[in-house]
Amino acid sequence: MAEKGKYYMTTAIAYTSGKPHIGNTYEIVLADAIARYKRSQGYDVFFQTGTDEHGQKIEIKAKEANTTPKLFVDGVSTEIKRIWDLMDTSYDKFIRTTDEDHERQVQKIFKKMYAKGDIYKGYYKGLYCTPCEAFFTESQLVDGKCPDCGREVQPAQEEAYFFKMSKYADRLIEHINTHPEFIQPVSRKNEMMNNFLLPGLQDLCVSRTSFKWGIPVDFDEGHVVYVWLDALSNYITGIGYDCEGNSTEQFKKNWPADLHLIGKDIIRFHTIYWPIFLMSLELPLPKQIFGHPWLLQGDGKMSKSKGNVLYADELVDFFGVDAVRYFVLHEMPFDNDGVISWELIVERVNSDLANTLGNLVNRTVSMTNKYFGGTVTDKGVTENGAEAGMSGAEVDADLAAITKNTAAAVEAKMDGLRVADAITEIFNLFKRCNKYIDETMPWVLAKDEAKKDRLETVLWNLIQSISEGARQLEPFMPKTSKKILEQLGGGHVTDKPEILFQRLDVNEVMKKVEELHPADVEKSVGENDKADADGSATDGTAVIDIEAKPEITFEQFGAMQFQVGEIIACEEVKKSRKLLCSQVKIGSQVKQIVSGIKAYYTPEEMVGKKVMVLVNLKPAKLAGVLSEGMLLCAEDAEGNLALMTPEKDMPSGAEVC
RNA sequence: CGCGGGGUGGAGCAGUCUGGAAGCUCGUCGGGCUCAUAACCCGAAGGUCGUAGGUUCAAAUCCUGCCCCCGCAACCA
Repeated sequence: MAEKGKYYMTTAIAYTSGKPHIGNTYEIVLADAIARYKRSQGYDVFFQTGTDEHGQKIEIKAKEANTTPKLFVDGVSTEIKRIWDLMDTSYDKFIRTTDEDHERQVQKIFKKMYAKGDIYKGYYKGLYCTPCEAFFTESQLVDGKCPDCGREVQPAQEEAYFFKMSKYADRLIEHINTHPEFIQPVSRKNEMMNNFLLPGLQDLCVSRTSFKWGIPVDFDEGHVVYVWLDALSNYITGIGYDCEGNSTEQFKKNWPADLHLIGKDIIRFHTIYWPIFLMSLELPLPKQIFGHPWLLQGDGKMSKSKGNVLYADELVDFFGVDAVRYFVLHEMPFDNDGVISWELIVERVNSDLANTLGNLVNRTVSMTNKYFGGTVTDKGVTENGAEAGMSGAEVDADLAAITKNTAAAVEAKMDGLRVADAITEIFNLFKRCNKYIDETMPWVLAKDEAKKDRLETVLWNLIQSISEGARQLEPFMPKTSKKILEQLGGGHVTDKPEILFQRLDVNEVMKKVEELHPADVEKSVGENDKADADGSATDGTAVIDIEAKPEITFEQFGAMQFQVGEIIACEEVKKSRKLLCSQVKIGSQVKQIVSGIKAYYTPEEMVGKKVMVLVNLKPAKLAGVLSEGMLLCAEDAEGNLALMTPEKDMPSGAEVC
């Protein structure tokens, strides 16, 4: 394979706020497939990934976990790396933004930008709500008051550093217009242009003083560098950039990056802020930024409280690494979100991996053993009478042509980063092989001693084609590729074919999943009509377990005032999707309460109900409407709500205790 | 008028940029075969391409209005 030059690619670095779910894991697998493919094409690939470890959110998470931020991110980063390794990803560098050299370099970058005048010290001006400790802009206010608590706000300002985005905006617009490949898929390009660049860029606040867990601005105590400036810099610090001119050879060789692979949600940071930071540093821009779609759970919602989040390591336990890799790569179209669920994985494993591929290898190995003791050579016999329709020569030629063409087809797809389509090309070859077996009918040939050489030719052709497919499969399913080549390899097939992918029973899999995640049971039972097979004992008495909250004292309980209220009027809150606004009579007073229950009750049926109300909750504005309490509801696993009403009729205002 | 994505045979999707015979996978039905993991191969049924207009010789594709769904965000107090 000819040397084609360097190829530097990166993933976004994963935020260390918690264990990465399958959606996060998708990105590294996709990147790995591209990296492996580029290597196979003769590129000198450098593939970087890592973890993004600073920020207020992590500071808070660490406090909740009763540990230090550093210990917290150490744990999560290790876990992320473990999962990346589990997925067989071939990254060359795993950077952490808490790495000393990264931190030091970011400080220098910040200083350089400041010295250059691109970063200036200013004031973050806004309207400040002291009790809420938060800044708001004019447009965020509700009736001129704090949107959170409804109290007065005061103009206030806080010292902060800003980056002059506008200085480079024209250059960036020019670059995007003259480099159509810069933002992929192209549909994202217009979004960035129309929403951010053309209306004019605001200067970006690039420092924070409200928390400590970040890279300190070394010439101004109390300020830490904005996490995005910190995180984005990893793409250059990871390969040895030094803004004082002492960059490593590795950096000089690899920069600019050939590909930044990121999620579509952070395209803005990579196609606007990052290029502008690079312009400030007088570095060339990356060649391409690809914002990939998301992998969504079956019902769209991925929520930890519902216990239905999928994690890579669990999926690997069930299906194996390559099956999971195959699924996420194959199921994800180019620019539309993909869907993942246990059921869908089982379907793909059975139909593509077990039936089409696994069975093909198995039957080929079996026949080679059965008819030729495991060794075949090319006898070059193309004609005989067994084939129906096409002649033997035509059939062989067709198989050979498709086999030969697969590499080019895969290349064409991969050049456009169409990974899912590339895999489909390879599986088309495997399907063609299955068809070839039916066309040539080796078992018929085997009955006629005179056709032995033809039979041997057929098997030889098959082994060549499958092997080619297996080689093409390496970037996507490295272990499987290797296994197939071993089974078919070196002129002699293995004695006993190993089952590559076992067919799975969807009901059995779901049963095991339910054992693993009891919280999922209802959902699965509801969706799966066959649940009566074993689960009948638990039917009809569905229960829900929710996360336990810490114990409270009687005083804390006593601080809450519950009363019975009668809803005397109710209307929809205009411009809201979920809210109803009720006038609730509690004793002799009437409170206005807004509730997110529009999906479950109409205003008409609300009126007249006696409900339980938390009366002394701090008033707040929802959608601009004041709410002075809370109607109590029960919520099931799907989020359906039911109002709590007294079991016997009670007067309005009666205390609930 | 918050931002964005989407509505294509029973299910899940491609095709839309660059109009020109409606395609793929699964499922269903019928047939074939028996080397193989109840697998593989062939054939069939099944679609007003959300809806109403417009442009055009020609529209899933371009334009306009409307309806519905889903993310994010806000407003789940």
